[in-house]
Formats: sequence, structure tokens, C-alpha cells
Amino acid sequence: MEEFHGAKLSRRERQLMDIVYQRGQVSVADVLEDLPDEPSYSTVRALLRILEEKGHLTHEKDGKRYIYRPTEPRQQAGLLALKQIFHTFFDKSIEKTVMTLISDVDISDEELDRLSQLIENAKKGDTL
Amino acid sequence: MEEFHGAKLSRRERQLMDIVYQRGQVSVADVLEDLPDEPSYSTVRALLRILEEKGHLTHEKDGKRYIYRPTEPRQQAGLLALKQIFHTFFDKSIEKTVMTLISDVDISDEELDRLSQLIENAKKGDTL
DNA sequence: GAAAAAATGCTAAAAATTTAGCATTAAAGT
DNA sequence: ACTTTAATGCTAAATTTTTAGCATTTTTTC
Repeated sequence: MEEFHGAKLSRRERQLMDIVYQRGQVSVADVLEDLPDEPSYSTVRALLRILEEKGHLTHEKDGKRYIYRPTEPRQQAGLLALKQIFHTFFDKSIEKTVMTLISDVDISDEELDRLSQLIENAKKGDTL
Repeated sequence: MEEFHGAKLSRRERQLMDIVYQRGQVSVADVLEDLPDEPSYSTVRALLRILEEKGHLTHEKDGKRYIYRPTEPRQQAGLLALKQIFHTFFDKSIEKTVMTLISDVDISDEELDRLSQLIENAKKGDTL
């Protein structure tokens, strides 16, 4: 099993990376805003620096402040995280995973239609 | 957003809980077997005890040894973990999530058929 | 039933994580 | 240009996590 990004991160680090992936990119202030327990500015900066040292983030200057972005693309990180989940909780069964999602999360008829379409396309793609 | 079990756990604790959910139930030896870096027996026991203190596990005796089980059912824990992922990486879109799964993970035609069926049923259930 | 093996109970040290302070630099306002 | 504001650089303390040792109990074996 390939390793998903979260496996090597401490608790706080994971929390930060989640915020980064949710927002796409962050300033220190952004992170502070999303953290429920409001650590100090210094604390958040330290964590971002550590995550950058470890290679999970990069930063660039935007005016006077740093903007941090993940080094691993969102899509890829998401896939690994998803694989981890469906390996641990759903016996590597896509069916069980999707079943859980559509039965417990609100979903519109339009979305269901698009899902059907998606699967039909996958079938065609596979059999060709 | 409801909190998934992993959010309050340390790195090692998460690792243990993943093993527990993968196996359903574990002895100390089981956990040791699944940990790639082989910490000591004592270490694993300590962690299991802590997880029990925190309310994530319970144990019962099976002959001479303890068997630990999660207190939160697998299905429920899996759902929360899944929600977390699709919130963080897939914009809360079931479509994006499923798309990623079926396009990047090997899937058989039979499974695709069952998926179609699943979605058809969901449609009927919703519109009734 | 005595000895050996294999488990747990408890405790504390080592390591890693998390936190925040003080100094400095860069930007903005007047 | 000078003052104020808001950012970063660096460092170290506090806390949490992780680890493992030693004593004790339970089970197995002979």
C-alpha cells in the first residue's frame, strides 16, 4: 500500500495540511482563522515552517506575507487518503465505499444521474 | 462538520486504530505483527491501554490474553473518515470522490454493474 | 504441583511535538 | 523621512507522546 500524506504527520501537522488542502493555499492568518483553538501566531508560523522543511509545503511572497501551498497536488493527496480509508474501513471494496457515501450523505437526483453516467463511461472505457 | 475518530488521536494512536479497524479485533501480538517498525511489547500494550482509557477501545479476556475491539462501530467510523476526506479533498462532491475512486483503482465489470444497480436503487428510494 | 513461559500492571525516562517569546525586517500610513 | 503596523527569523521552554523496564500474575508444560 502506498502511503498517504497523513501517515507521517503529527496531529497538528495533519490539521494544518487539511486546512491547506481545503483552501488550496494559505497565509498564516488563514490558518489561524480555521483553527478552533486559536494558538498563537508564532505557533502557526512554526508549524508551517516545519511542514515546509519536511517538504509538504512551499511558500512564495505575496506582498508582505507568505503564501503556502501544498507540494503534492490535491487530487493525488486525495486519492491516497481515499485509498487509505477504503482499505481500512471498507475491505478495499469500492462498492461498500460508494454505498456508504450515497446512503449517508445528502445527494441530489442530478448528482445521481451524473454518477450513473460516470459509471456507464467507465464500463465502456474498460471493455474497449 | 462532525469529527472523525482520527482527529483527536496522536500519530501512533491513529496507526493502532487503523490496525484495529482493519482486523476488527486485535491482541497485542496482532498489532505488533502489523507495525512495520516493531516497537516493544510494552510499548504496544501501553498504547492499547491509553486508547482504552480514552474510550476508543474496550478489551475482554480470551484465554490468557486481552482482545481489544473498537468502541465505535466500523461502519460509523468509516463514514466519518470518508466525510472528512471528501470534505477536505473533493469539495464535498460525491461525484468527484467516486470519479477518483473508479478511475484510479482497479475495478471489475461486475463491480461496476453492482455500482450501477446501487445508484438505480438510490434514485428510486429518493423519488418515492 | 513446580518450573517455565507468556501474559498484564505500573512506572518513569527519552523523544517528539507544540507552544510562544524576543529580535529583526519589511510595508504602510502620515 | 519617520512612526507605526504587521510580517518573518530564530530560539528555547512546556507539554505530549512514545518508549521500555521491572514486578507481578496467569497459564501452560512437564
